Amino acid sequence: MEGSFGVRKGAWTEEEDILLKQCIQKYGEGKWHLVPVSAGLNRCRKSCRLRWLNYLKPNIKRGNFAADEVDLMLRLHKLLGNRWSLIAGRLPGRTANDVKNYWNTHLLKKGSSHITKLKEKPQDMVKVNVIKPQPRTFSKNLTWLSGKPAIVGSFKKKEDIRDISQTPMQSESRINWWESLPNCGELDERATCTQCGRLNEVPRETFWAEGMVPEAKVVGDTLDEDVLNYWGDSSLDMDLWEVLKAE
DNA sequence: AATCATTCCAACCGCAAGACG
DNA sequence: TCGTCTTGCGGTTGGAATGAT
Repeated sequence: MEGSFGVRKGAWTEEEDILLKQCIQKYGEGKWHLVPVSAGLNRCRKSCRLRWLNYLKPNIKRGNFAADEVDLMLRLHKLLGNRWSLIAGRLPGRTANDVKNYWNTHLLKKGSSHITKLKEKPQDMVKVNVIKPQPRTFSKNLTWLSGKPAIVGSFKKKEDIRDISQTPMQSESRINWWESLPNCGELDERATCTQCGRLNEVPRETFWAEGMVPEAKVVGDTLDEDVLNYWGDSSLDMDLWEVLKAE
């Protein structure tokens, strides 16, 4: 199982997984070119990255896709095509590889009739409550309520402070989304990881999962350095909004 | 029980894009 | 501007597990 340069290939062993986990926990994600050496692994960096992203990373959801996940996948694929990473970004806990595999094995091969059938909403499915993503920026200022994050002055209905943990959502897919923040160590009130000091952006997909979309927190009346470019590819999100709104 | 077919998913490969000097 | 390096993505493959005969 060795490549042309003596780099190991194929299935990962438990020992390799442990070494990779320890390395990521110590140095964080990124800098994949340094990972094989740092971890003491005889693997190429791509293999390390893939193993982490698709298998070892915390919060990866295992098991079958729920009906609402499949439904959302279908609608997103209708909009985005085979842009698996974007689709996976809105399915919390699912990787692009998971989505791609599921699509190719369960949906694509079973033909359009199966897809049509899946598109019909089960009666017990909870409709996702999506708010139109008007603004394109999101403040890094988070306020913490009872150990849970809240967003200050950020929602369409003008609540000054909204406790996101109270957002109603599907019982099956309910997650404490703040627990899956990047570098999810203890977060201080500015959403900065107290372990590594890195600013934590709130992943946009958590809001889609919650059925909530944050509006901008504008500092003063202008967008200054205190405001993160949250929505990034805004045209994409507006397109997505149109699709979801049509449901 | 043995063999063959199918399913499923982890992993690999090649390419494109971005970062950087 | 160009070349190199690194990362991330989508397509594809390999093989273990499972099912059918």
